[in-house]
Amino acid sequence: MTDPRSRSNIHVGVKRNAPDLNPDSLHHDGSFGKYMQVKNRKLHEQFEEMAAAAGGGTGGVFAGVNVFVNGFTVPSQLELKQIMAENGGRFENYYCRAVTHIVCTNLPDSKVKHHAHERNPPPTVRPEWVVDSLAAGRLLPVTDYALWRLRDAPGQRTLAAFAAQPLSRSAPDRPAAPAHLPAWSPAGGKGQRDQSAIPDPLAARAAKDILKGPPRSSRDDPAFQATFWQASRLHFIGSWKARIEVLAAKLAGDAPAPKPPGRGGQRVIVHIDMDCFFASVAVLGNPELAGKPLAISHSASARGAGEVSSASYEARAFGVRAGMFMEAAKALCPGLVVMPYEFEQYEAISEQVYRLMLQRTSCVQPLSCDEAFMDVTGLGDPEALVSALRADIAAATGCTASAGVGPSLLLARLATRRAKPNGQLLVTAREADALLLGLAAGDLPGVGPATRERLDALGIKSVADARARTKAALQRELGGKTGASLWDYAHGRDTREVEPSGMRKTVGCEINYGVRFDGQADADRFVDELAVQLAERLAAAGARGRTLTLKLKRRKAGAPEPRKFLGHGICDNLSRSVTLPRFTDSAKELGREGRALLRAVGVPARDIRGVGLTMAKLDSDPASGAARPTNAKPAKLAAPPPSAYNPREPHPWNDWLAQKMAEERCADAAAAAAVAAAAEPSPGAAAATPVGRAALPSLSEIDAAVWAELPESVQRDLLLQRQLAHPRSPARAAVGLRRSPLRQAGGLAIGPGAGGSRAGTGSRAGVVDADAEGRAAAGTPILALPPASQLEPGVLDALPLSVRRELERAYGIGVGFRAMPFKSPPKRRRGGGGSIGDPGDDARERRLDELGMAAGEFGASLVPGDLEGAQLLLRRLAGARMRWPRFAARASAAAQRVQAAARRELGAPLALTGRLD
DNA sequence: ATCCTCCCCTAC
DNA sequence: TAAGGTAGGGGAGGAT
Ligand SMILES: Nc1ccn([C@H]2C[C@H](O)[C@@H](COP(=O)(O)OP(=O)(O)OP(=O)(O)O)O2)c(=O)n1
Ligand SMILES: [Mg+2]
Ligand SMILES: [Mg+2]
Repeated sequence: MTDPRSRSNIHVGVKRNAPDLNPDSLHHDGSFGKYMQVKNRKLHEQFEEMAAAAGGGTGGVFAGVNVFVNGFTVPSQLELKQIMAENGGRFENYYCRAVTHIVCTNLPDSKVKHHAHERNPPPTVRPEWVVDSLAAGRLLPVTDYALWRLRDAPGQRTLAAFAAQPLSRSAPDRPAAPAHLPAWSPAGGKGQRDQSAIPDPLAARAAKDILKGPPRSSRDDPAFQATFWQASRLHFIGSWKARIEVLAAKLAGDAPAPKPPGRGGQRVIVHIDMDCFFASVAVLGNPELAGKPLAISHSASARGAGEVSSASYEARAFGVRAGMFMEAAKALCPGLVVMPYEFEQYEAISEQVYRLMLQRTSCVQPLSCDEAFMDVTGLGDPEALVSALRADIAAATGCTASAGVGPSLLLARLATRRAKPNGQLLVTAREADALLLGLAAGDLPGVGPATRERLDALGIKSVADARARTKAALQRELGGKTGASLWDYAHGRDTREVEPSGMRKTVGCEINYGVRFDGQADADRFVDELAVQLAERLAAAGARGRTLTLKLKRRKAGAPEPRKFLGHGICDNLSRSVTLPRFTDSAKELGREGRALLRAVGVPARDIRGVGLTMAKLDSDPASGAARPTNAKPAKLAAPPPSAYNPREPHPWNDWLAQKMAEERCADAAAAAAVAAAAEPSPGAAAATPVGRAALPSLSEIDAAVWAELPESVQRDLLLQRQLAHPRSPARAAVGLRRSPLRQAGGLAIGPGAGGSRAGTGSRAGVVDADAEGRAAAGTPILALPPASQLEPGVLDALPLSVRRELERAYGIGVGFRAMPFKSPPKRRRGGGGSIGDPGDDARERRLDELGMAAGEFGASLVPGDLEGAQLLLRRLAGARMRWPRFAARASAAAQRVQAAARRELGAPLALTGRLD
């Protein structure tokens, strides 16, 4: 890919970045290929500095020694590097011919084996060789430090850089494969093979694996950021659009343009998407993998917390999904074959696909590296066109694509989903309803996990359910735009058109993995390096900007070490921005401002788990020039740390989290929680009853009826318990179904800080003896209503319609329909209280009513600060579901509302899972 | 009214 | 061990 600027302004763009030493230079040449070379140079320079600083000349113990450290070692890779630097040796970050010794502890490492087959492989030694040699003051014989595994027969795990861990048990569905070998290994199920039998691409990839060391944090890897971006799939797909748009613009010229729609004004839209793209590419170089359950991931361990990027359809049959932790995937599918990423291939194949699409029509809207919309109106029989295009793609790339054709983007996209894999489907306007009415609400575009839960709580599970609501109702629940588009989509209405994506509005970069700082200086350096990267990307985009935003992830107080190694774990998200007086793309300036923002946010460096810099108000938008600069002296002080964070003021939250940590280690914790929920509904009991039961029942004791009513996601959690991760969408990592009283950025879930901030409806609910609607059996939990006169003005307006309706009925207030168009209901004034500047201060109040209702309806009061109360409430709701079928729906909805908020805040439902992130 | 900031959500 | 990015849409509430 060429520099994006070259399209319109070759000279400016290229000149601005003199020699390109940035490992992220893929943004310039579109290739990951040069990456290693550049990075290696960078690392070499750093090593030289280290050596110089150490004063180690060439005359030390290790003169003439050039080590490559492979895998985990003690001493660490960094320490070994330091030893080399101080004692005349050299250190290669990547394996190459110059290496004289491979240092390796991890026995089964295939990378080493691979090199045992070179003509003159360098000796492989255990790290003790370095230590002992240093102590002895001379180089000791390497034979005393050999790795026994090198004597193993060749041909095993040659590709197993990502599958080096033997499976603890053999895959039941693949009995032929030896248990200690990955099922897909050349040796697996096929007997031993000679190394030479391994296809070339595989060897190449195995060689590339050598370039990888153990993952290291920002603390101890001088090239951390570069390494991260090189290995990050999300960076790859996230930065793809910026690259592909250049190609789309370049190639658009010589293709037939769609004609204006004929009578009826109906367009013909194609949506096309590669089938399990990354996985398909893996099969290209490994045809024997066709038909096998396959996933792409950095991790192949059955205990791994690496994410599945793409899963073959065979793997999906087992439930394997993108975003899952490998642990979960392997649990679902023990025979899962795991292959590494091949970013260069994705890049190349994607470009081919786009070239082919752009031969068919000039109107292509790129959505991602494997997906696009095309407008083919008036370009002949669309099914024939699509069929030919798919054949082109298959022939040119060896990978299959599926496609949908329809009168709108919506229908084309939905058609693709139904057509997958390797199929195509045309949907007419007439057929739209049949298609739509068979879908879950969550299948509609724009409905992700958070919205799905909100809809679920409203009793809207299907598109049909959504259709039963008025547009105004959906708008009330979801907001004006979201509600409207959901309603439109549910009715098959979609007025969007295929258009080349517009001007870029922001350019940013962020890293939320491996971020660990010892002190402020570390954080400053990290921000500075991000600033360099941002400047690079701004230059590549040919843009400068005025508004710089720093994003931070801050470890939540009391949060345990994340499940994922070097992951960010449970965090608050904070951001702070500044609008500069002038446009800039200067790394120096961005660094300075970034560091200032860092200080302004005031998060202790040790608690930072993620950092991002984003530039907005770009000069490509004429309106950006008019923005007012941030006040020189911002009145706003640094946001004080939330109470949960203040060690002087220990918060129950911490204890609660600590308990959750303990539970996470208890295999049956999740199941136990569910049982606890089912065990003791006791709707009339006082809400304040402490939960405090330590001994928890086991999974087998879960009542079948309760089990059946648990949401599928919870069932899965319970079944898989702590081995399984949720399928993780990026959004899930961040917090927030919506601003909920159960959460706030400050880290308080249900916190004491909330108590004074507002006289919430949550505390007005009580327990009474009869249902307000008179429809419940004796003992039915009901809602104690405050006198209507005590309702704050506007409360009803702020409530979700479903709750509001019930309230209005109870009060005998007529239900009026709002006039269109949608307008946000007026908000109540705040009661005051919470710490000024606390970012969650306002959020805490929003929709408190909703949860208060949920609590009140079922005889609990959700008192701010009472986490146990929330758990009790959940138990009751579960009990209510079981005992009073007519309340099952409402109880379920209420429970999910609580859990939704809890999930946002904790990353896990209350008391229902041992997993915290 | 509209802008601005600080979020949250979604999609790949 | 493992690489949890990126950009846009959108909402809420305060400032102008
Ligand atoms: N959470 C995700 C989603 C996607 N991808 C990557 C891998 C996918 O192969 C590619 C394309 O995404 P798709 O949503 O199109 O998924 P697939 O192409 O893998 O499967 P499908 O056949 O459903 O399109 O993006 C990823 O790394 N992580
Ligand atoms: Mg795809
Ligand atoms: Mg796709």
